Amino acid sequence: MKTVQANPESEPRSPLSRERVLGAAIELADASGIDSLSMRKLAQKLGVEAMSLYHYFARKDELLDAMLDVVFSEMELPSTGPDWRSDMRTCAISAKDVLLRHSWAAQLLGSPTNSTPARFVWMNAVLGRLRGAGFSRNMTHHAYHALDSHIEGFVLWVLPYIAIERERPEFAEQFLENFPYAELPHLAEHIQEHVEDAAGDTSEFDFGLDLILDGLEKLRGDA
Amino acid sequence: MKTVQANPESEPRSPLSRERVLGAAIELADASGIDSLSMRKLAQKLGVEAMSLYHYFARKDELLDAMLDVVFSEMELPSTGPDWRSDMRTCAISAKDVLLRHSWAAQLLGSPTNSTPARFVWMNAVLGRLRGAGFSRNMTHHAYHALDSHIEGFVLWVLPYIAIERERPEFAEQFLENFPYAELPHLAEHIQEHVEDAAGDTSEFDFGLDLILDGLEKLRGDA
DNA sequence: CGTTAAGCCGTACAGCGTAAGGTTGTCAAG
DNA sequence: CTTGACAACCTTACGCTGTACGGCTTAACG
Repeated sequence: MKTVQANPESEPRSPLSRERVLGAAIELADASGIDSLSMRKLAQKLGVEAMSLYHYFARKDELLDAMLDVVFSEMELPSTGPDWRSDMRTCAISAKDVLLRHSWAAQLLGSPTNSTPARFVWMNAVLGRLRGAGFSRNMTHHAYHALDSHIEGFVLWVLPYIAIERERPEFAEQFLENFPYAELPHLAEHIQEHVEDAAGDTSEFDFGLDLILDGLEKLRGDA
Repeated sequence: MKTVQANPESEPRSPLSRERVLGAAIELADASGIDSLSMRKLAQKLGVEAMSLYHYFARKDELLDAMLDVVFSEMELPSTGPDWRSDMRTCAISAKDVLLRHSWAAQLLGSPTNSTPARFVWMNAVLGRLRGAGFSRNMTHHAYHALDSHIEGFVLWVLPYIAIERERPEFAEQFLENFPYAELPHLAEHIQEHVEDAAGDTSEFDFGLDLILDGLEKLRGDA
């Protein structure tokens, strides 16, 4: 029995760890979507059996929670420059970009989760920046939700379109061919605007964001 | 063999239909969440075997699409009164309420879907109301997305809290007991605001909605 | 009466999360 | 040097999922 080398012929297979499992899970989800992330596939990617993963995460939910936490930790915290508006704008755009980068994250947002410390840190920083800008306790509360809803809502809206474009690129033209322009003229116009947009354009996000920020600034001035 | 009565002793078991399947699926999802909606359970609820459902829906996705379509068909279309702002406000609140009533719908929004005619009708009506209010083509486009993002984002945010409250009512107090108030003071303040809210309060939704509508009205006046 | 089709079901298969217990390799204490 | 504990990993198995495929029962119609 050779004892020194455990697996002389196979690739080294560095030992597992919470971090390695987590990283592989995120890679897999980024590449193939959250529905393709099964414990068995994840284990295979790591050169290991499915049940081995349960040494690091008691349940799959726990893994998903941890994945979501990584996502939130990637979001920029608002800086504390002279202009609260521009600080929040940068922060919100960063959050949106992170959620688009990890397109599975928004789906996880909809199901109850227990532990996402990085999200708490992010929320705390955002709330603190608003308070620091002079918003009252109550106004900060509402401002936060207006911004948060806009971010999550935009991402949730745009994701299906990104997914379809990626998975079935031929779908768009088929859709446009069969579209009942006469019955839904305003929707047709709306879709036309999107067709004219460059891919990856997020002017819709920026517009709504500025609308909210302008409104908040006005309320701040009135108080 | 008795032939006249197929099932003399069991309950009548009226024949299946697309509508009956769809209705039962929505009932089941409303009551137990979308994760509990399996073809087998649904069939059982209808007094039938799982494979029988495939006579009416080729794949489960198709059933889910149809369910989502029902949800959208329940949303009020904007009326065309003298005040576009109040028309849109009522419409947005209705959409939010429908999505909260069918709490599984928001999760379906995040995955690519093919056919939701009722959604198209709703979108067309909203866009038409905005155009009718005097918004330009481009402004209508952006206004729509600002409103839509707010609706979907709010619902996506609030759903996990509703779910946790329903499934594990004891969670809230445990959470508050262990909360690191010192490390996250602003978040603590924010949570406190929520605790003071009455259950089912949606002032956060209304605030953001009015912020957006006010901003849009101002832009409309400027043009 | 024979044919056809609609509606429904039984069986089967691959894949899922994960409970329970078994097998190693490593290392410290006796 | 032995022994026992422990961490890391694996094997097996169970009940669940969506659904492909083919068969059955019944009603309608020529």
